[in-house]
Amino acid sequence: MTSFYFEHQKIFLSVDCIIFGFDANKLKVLIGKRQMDPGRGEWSLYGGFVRNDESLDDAADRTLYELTGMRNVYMRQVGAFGSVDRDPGERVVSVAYYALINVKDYSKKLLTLHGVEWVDLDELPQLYSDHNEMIRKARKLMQQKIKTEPISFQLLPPLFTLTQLQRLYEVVNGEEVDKRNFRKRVKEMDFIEKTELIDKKSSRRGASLYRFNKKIYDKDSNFKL
Amino acid sequence: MTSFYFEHQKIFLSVDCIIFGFDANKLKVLIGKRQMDPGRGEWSLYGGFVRNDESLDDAADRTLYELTGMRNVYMRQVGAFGSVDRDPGERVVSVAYYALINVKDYSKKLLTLHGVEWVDLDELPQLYSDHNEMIRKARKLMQQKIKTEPISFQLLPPLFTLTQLQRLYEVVNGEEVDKRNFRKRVKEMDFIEKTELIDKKSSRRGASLYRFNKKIYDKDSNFKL
DNA sequence: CCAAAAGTGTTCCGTCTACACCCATGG
DNA sequence: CCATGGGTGTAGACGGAACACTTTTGG
Repeated sequence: MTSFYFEHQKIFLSVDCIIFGFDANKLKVLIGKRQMDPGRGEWSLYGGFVRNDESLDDAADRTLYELTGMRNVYMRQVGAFGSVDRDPGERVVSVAYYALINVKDYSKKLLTLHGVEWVDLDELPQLYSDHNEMIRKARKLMQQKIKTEPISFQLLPPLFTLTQLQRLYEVVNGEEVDKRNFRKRVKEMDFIEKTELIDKKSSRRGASLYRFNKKIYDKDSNFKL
Repeated sequence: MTSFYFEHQKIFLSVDCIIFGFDANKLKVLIGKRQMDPGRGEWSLYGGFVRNDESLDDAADRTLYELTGMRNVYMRQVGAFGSVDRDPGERVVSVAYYALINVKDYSKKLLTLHGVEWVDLDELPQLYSDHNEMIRKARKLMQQKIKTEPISFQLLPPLFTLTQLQRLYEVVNGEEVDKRNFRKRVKEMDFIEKTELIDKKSSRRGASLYRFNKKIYDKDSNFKL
């Protein structure tokens, strides 16, 4: 049975994680300087090799966990990147994943521990290998998704103000949004619930805090922002 | 330098081709019965292993060429499929690609030569491994793309009638379209050119043949159908 | 002469967009 | 008392959807 495979070649397989965050009204991505060869010192995504006994999705989850200590994070595959020379050392095909996390959940200790930092998506340096391309593609996919699926809440704290939500959409889509029209649309989605709580940090007057109610969403899933 | 890689495992990598065609007002896909183990006799996509000296895209192009003899075909990556047990023989990660071809360009000899046939997308049998899932995902991607990019013409002959084009959109989107509204939209896209030629096969009266003009499209690329 | 597909405009309705002012509070 | 962000409604424009009849011609 294995004779069918025998004549073929095996290849190194890795995963790379594009970890998006939203902070100070900017979209950010976690990158660090490579601490190993090849490419030591270059800016790079965080990644890891795929093991023989784990699926690609599991490898991505494990890699994200190593870096962030988080589980059950929203992650989606971006695609496989397979130029012959993409890795300067060996032939390595890499499958990219993007993850959405709430920056506040990421401890500063981990930043220094792994030598990574949040960098503004619009001010990215040149990255190792094809990582810039991976990020571009991930961003495009995320932009599409965020219009019709409630993934924005993954980037926000559990309780958020409508202005925060609006700013998020503004930076993702790269254009300003009319406040009244935006709130009108939000009001039609019952799964974006107003709570009794008020956020006093963002303004003198205070802003109502909202939350995403998944139970309601699962019954009536039409989302459009 | 290679010590960094040494401890990691290499994995078999394959590509699988989802070849879409449009015929008799139906969307079709090319599948065949496997002529090798594992899975001999099961319905399957056509695929092949990735070589160490070719990119993923090149491997997909080569595999498609083996099957169809065609080059420069519209192909896009669907994604990487990497469950541990997806291949019953060995650990194999596969990258799926979808291709759009004009059924008329595919000779009947090749069908029998490779033991493949055109099967209606809505009447697919159970396929080998995760191939049904690959096709589902490919179809979804293609559905999205065809709304905003002029890929429909890859599925049609160089000269086509507006009714053909409309039927194609109807089967892709799974719903009927109003003829007058459809033609109004077509008329606004200058790169869908009316020719002097008339197709007499499809009707007594005869229908004007149109063609896609890429040069004009490249200057003014807004497509919406 | 009739069946079968080609071809052609207008009206209506709902959705999206533009737009400006008052409120509450901390300092 | 004023600067700052929070919060609210309406009218007009635009684009999409609905809709029916005439034409041509092979058999």
